[in-house]
Amino acid sequence: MSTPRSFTPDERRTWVPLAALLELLPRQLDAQLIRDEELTHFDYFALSMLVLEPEHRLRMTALASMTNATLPRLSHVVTRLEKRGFVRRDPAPDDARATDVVITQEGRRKVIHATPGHVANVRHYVLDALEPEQFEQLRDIARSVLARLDPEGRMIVTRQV
Amino acid sequence: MSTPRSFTPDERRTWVPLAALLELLPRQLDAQLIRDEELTHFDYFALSMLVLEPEHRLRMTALASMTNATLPRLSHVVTRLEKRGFVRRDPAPDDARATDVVITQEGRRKVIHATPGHVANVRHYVLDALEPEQFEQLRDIARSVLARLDPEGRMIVTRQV
DNA sequence: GTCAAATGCTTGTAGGTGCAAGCATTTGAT
DNA sequence: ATCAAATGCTTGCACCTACAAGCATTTGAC
Repeated sequence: MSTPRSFTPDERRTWVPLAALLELLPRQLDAQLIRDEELTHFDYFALSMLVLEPEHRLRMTALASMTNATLPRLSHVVTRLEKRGFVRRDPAPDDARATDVVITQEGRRKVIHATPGHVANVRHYVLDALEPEQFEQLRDIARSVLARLDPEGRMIVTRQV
Repeated sequence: MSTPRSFTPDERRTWVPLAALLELLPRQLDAQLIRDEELTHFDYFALSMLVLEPEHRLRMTALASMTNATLPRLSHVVTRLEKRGFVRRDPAPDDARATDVVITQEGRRKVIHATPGHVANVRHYVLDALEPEQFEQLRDIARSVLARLDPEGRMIVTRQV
């Protein structure tokens, strides 16, 4: 019994709904935040990581890890957020190659303003749809898949959460 | 006890890994297919829907539903696939407004050629990471969320799978 | 101390997606 | 029969992301 070269019906029943989710959920997340706050979900997530830092700052590489982004992508995003006054770049004190991203007062205000709507959106479309036991199930499933997508655990979430 | 305006720690433990998955998994799906076949995952999925049709054809609207795409997006994708000879547009016989997309012989060959690598990729990063009981858990979770994202069930997968 | 390799980041470019606007056809109410 | 509304699709543009290439600094082997 070798593994078939195409999906089995059982695999398909699991994979197709997940693939649908991968299309629809990011779209909904972006749509709400862009409509209400002119932020992409990635923008919001990056800003919220910065807010959670005690010093309100993170090295580019660290922020890229926490947001699961490539460095070029983060660099472009930071450039745009910088132009809007939500963050600024600051040379890292201990390494002349490195750059810290610092969230500004205005950036913090923006996150605080955007949070309730975004959280309500995630609850409405995801969390409230789940039974209590499904929270843990989803967590375990996501973590298992992430462990494969990021075997070295470079993306912080794999380790931390 | 009102619901907090920010995520609770428990919510965060579920949501953050899922959000990470939404970033990393589509990237991996596209990367493999683009590298090996010069197809996006969306291209592949659309072509594979067409292959599964008895007549190898679908109305634009129907294909958009099955692929969870907006119509403009599908239209752009079909234009590109058409230029590469994988599909062609055919006026719908029964409605002069409508267009059928037909997969060509070459398109079918392309899907057949691309399938083993793509399926292996999905197995490696997703399906093989799951325990048997997690298949059903993931299916149920995905379907619950999809039911919210698409309440009218316009996206075929919500109904059919 | 020297220099090749590794690290940290930026920039340019090509390509895909969302939204708004637009056109043609069909439907349905009258 | 008429015509406004709905339907089916396309196009243009603005925006975002991936990848490759490049520059500066640091590390580590010698």
